Amino acid sequence: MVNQSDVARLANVSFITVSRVINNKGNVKEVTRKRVLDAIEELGYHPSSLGRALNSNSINTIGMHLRGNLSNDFVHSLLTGIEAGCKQHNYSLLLHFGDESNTLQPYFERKVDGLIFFLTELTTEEIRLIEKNDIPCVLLWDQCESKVVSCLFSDDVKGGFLATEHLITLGHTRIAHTVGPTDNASARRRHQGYITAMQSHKLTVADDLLLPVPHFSQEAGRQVARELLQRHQLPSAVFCVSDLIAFGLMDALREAGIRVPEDISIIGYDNSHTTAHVYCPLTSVYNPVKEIGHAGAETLIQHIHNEPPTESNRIFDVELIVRKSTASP
Amino acid sequence: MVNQSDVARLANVSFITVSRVINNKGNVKEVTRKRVLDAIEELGYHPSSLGRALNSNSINTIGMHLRGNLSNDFVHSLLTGIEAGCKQHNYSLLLHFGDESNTLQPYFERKVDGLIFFLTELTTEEIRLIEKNDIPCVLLWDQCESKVVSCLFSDDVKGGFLATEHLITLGHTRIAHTVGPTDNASARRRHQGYITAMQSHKLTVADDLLLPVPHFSQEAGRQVARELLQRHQLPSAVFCVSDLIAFGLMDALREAGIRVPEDISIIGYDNSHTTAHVYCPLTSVYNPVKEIGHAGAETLIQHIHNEPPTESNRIFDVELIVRKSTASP
DNA sequence: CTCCATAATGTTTGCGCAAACATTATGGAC
DNA sequence: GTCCATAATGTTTGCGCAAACATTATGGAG
Repeated sequence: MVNQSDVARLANVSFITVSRVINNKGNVKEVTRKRVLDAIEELGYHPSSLGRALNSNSINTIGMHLRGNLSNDFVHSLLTGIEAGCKQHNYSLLLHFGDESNTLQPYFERKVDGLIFFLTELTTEEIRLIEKNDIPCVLLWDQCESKVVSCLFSDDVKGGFLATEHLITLGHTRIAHTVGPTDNASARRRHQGYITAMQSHKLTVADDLLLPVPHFSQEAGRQVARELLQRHQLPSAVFCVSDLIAFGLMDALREAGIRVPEDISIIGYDNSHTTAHVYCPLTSVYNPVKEIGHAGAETLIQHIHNEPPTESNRIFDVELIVRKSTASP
Repeated sequence: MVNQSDVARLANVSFITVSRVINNKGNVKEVTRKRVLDAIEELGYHPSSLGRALNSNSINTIGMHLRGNLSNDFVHSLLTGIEAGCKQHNYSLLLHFGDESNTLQPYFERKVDGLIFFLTELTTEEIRLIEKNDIPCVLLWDQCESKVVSCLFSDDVKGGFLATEHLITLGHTRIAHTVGPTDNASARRRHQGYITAMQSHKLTVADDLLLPVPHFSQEAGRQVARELLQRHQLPSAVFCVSDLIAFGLMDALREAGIRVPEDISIIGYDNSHTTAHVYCPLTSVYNPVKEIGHAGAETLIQHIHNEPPTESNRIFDVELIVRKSTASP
């Protein structure tokens, strides 16, 4: 492995001069600088962030943990945003997958500067470790009581409210809601928004309007459709907790000869990339996923640089995007 | 930051004894070991892989570069496989995104032990750097002339052949093919399989049977449908270069009142998770994506351990999965 | 009770880098 | 030419760890 000393030898200087050239610190004569740069080029030298990290106690790397399924627009947008934030500040991402808990070990060993989690609750054990090791941490799309963890999420309550109110304004009264995965905080907040909207318009939420879904997937949406099709009366509208579920539902209903939006209105959530490119363009709630990813990375890096952010919870605004899948009953 | 010496002080031993306990090397009296372990627990000590790496010249980390869109089953399966291989050998993944070239710098700086690329061609500059730095590297789903890079991919030629022959056997003669992104090696190989099958059955491949697609997406499939619907005669079958394209095509054709498989047969590629869960379950070619991811990680780690794999190119078998979207014309 | 093999523990060293401090050039004022 | 401020470069040190080597216990054979 080529190190500073090898470069120094070739350039006929001391290794600290090489260090100065690389970090642009201190004074180096132009001709010396050039000699050093040439030597670096010739040897293909790359400064080792390991040695540097040993000094500075920072390796410019953020640990990220992924759980669950990645194969949807949501995760793609989120990762894109996070990566953009990291790149801006020259940070790298150290990635692990897996649903087991107690997975913080590799991050601590590699001395990452911070941790970023999303779509997951932190176990109390994890929180304990994070606090004990005093490592900056942000959590996206969930909440957590610990003061050391910053939480960023969008205003799902408002989103659920807007979606439901939109349907009410169109004249719907029998509005169903796919009640999302129970372990998902966003889903719970959307549900709350739905309830609030219904109640504020004096609409009763009968039990048969609440359709449980186990996860955010097309299959779950199709399952809901099968369930609905067995009834003698359909709701006139369904507020789906995610676009994927709406797609599955819409698809399965169409097979059964039920038209959207003529027979039933459907509204999704996330405004994912494909909403506009399907049979019936889906009314949805815009969820600033990429922005939250970006802001999450930036917040974390602020933490790392000891600039504690002003607020520990940051809520991002959402917006209703009306397309073709909703109409008056 | 807590280090070995802190633990040693608390346990009233020398720090090398701590090292021995951690690495299970050499002899340590049971009572001493316990004292050390207690001290580790009490201080929340995590051995730093940085210091270790400085010695051993290995940080147990693999660099991975992602380009393009992640939001499909393919990438999910691949990542799952790669992560599984890494976890087995206690390696971590250092991740970067982005389509720019010349992005190897952060990997070299962080002294990753190896590199893994997929769905991308390596530029000659990248190959030069990889060879110069003598860093183990595997490439998934593409090929590269460099001897230092191992390539793993599935037998796309066979896949294209099987798909096309299946349609021919059903009695189709006017079989179209969506000619995949031109910069994608798999797509080129599938195209070749298609051509071979057509020719070996003495079927001519008219120009209007080749439908270019810019990328693997549902929109691209819908675009193909729009193009086809303007013609006075449809092909009797389409071999799509990916499931996503098949989904988009099928969806758009259905809107236009064209039935699958009665009016037109459609076959996809990848056998992605959703193939079985759509309106018309899609005949597809099983692509051992997860397996290749896993094998890729394992091959790379073999390289790293200086056990050069026997072959530099490894080709994985594929399989035709017949469902409902194909039938006799 | 001595001896000594081996178990148990300790000391020194160097990995690549940069901070802190130390030294040597350079060139302008007089 | 002399002086000296400052530019330019060099030396020492320590970050956390483990290999290599060094030392000190321990306990069983005789």
